[in-house]
Amino acid sequence: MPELRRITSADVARRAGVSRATVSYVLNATPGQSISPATRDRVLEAASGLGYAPSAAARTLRTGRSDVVLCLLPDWPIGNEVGNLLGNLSTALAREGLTFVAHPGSREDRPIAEIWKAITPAAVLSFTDFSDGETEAMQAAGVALVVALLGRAGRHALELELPQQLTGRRQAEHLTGTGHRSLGYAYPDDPRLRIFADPRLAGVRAAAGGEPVVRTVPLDPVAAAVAVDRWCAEGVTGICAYNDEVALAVLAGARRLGLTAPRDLAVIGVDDIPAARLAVPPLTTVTTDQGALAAHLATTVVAAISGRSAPLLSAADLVRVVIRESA
Amino acid sequence: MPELRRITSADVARRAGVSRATVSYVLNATPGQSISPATRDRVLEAASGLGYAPSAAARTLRTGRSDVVLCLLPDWPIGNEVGNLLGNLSTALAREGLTFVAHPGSREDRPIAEIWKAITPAAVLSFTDFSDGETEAMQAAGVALVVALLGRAGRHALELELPQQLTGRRQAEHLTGTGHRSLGYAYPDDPRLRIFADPRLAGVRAAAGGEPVVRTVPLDPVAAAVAVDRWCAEGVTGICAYNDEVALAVLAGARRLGLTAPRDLAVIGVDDIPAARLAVPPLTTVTTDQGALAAHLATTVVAAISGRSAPLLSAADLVRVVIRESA
DNA sequence: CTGTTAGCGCATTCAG
DNA sequence: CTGAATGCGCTAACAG
Repeated sequence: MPELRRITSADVARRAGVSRATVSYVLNATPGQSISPATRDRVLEAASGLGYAPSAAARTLRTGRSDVVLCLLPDWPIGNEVGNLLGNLSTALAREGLTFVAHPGSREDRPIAEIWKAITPAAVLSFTDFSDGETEAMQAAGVALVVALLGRAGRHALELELPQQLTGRRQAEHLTGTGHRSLGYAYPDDPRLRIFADPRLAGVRAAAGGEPVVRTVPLDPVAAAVAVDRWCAEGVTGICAYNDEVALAVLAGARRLGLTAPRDLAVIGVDDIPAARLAVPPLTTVTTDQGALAAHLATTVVAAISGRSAPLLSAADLVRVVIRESA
Repeated sequence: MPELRRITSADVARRAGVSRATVSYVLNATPGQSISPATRDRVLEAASGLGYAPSAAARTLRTGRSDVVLCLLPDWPIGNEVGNLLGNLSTALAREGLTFVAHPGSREDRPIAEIWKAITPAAVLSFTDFSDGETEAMQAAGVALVVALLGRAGRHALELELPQQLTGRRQAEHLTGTGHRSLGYAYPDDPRLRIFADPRLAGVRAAAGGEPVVRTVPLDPVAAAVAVDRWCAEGVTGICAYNDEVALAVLAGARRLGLTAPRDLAVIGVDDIPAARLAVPPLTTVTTDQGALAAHLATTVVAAISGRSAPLLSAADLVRVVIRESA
């Protein structure tokens, strides 16, 4: 078992027969420094030969900024879509030399400050809002950018708000486009989902002819059946569900009542989870191009870190309806 | 806009009228140092008054170790269950003063070294295996613990291998317990899921009377129907599915053939996703106690970081069958 | 041009 | 309870 010691830039310098400064200049390709190709190669070779890995801690300490982008996850269960978004975001940021990490778990477990203090990120993304104090503290500590994706609007551009609204619009448009005049909205049971549900519902409101009949639908066939029963009694013929799971619940509820979609009740979900196409009947739903969304988010982060202004999101093509049989 | 400067321990020391060393001793409650309560209070008060947050980078640089636990996520879509596990893990580690972060995205985007170099974690968890070189490099860089959760066995204790096998066992046991003699295994379409699927299948093999008939089942009703058709022709009456989604596909395939579960074909899934109870018929499935599993993983990490030996996982109660109607 | 010296950033910790 | 050294990389100022 070899004695494992950390390899530092001093080791590389020694091996290459140069100073540590030179090593730094070569490895960072510092502009405005002219180093002879021969020296350069020697340094490069020494570095890779030794397997040199600069200490992120030292670099962060010195520059006051790491290349890590931290995403604070909400404490509700993250589904496929969010997972997908995170993966795409990670890929997109990697292309910019940034390391993406996500912190799951509620803010109650660990005060949010503990987390960014431990990471010293270049940017922090959050689905929910920060308090003013939190934002200030982070910026004081050198965090370049703080972005809230959803929540009450403030000085932040709520980057995810628009796509969510658009999602609702598309649902309502599809239903009204297929002749449904009286819509219902199947709201999720879990209060933590409000920050997603509210903008979606707002989108439905904006696109629907009249005010949709909102009803909370638990992920349970029996409970869902009573919601469906009432909707039908009120003459509602089309349901926009918060997501595919809620849509599946609506479908299950309808089935219990002997109703079939889309004839007795049209249902449209959100997300296009795998179970959607396997449902009875296959679920019509709305999907978001997570890759494009992630690319935009990445651009926003990079722009802000380097002081440039971020481009606007062109949301139009981001969201589209997947037509199957339920609506 | 106030000029925001980072508050350092020197600021606290100045305000409290003591040296930086004293500040450090007080704030870290360093054992073997006797500091008078009066001084202690002055330091504490100064620190909170100024909103002092120790620089993680400096601390990491000095101690050579951060309090961050990094989890490398696989590049396949992470579902609810993994998300759940991560959340629980985060909570469990937070109780130990450790910060949990996850890095999504494939290793191709960013060489794995880039990632831990940017974080300097105390421990690294991964679902897949590391190469020997990677492990060595990490340990050389001061990473205390490297754990692979699944993959080819080596010097690591593959912590997740056992629960996965147990999952398969429970599926097979339930089916044989309800009179099924000839079992099929519905293998996932996505090759990236092998590391999960193989231990589960091994569990089924171990618990089933004979060798199950393995068939790949895509998440598509038509394709699933042909698989089901062949199973039935071979006299298979019970299907263990890789997970609930695959089980849903089997159910959809059976429905296309005019077969109904569980009479013509019993199906059991894994995960108990929300869609499972909403399926037609409601899906019998196997769940893992993610909280308990996360607690064990957290204990393992903490033990290893502090040099103690980790307890063995008592997996018996971890996995249980949720009986509904499909099997 | 090419490369070096020196000091900084911040918390920890040993010897006083 | 304090002074001073330490961990590692960056970079302005400077010498050959």
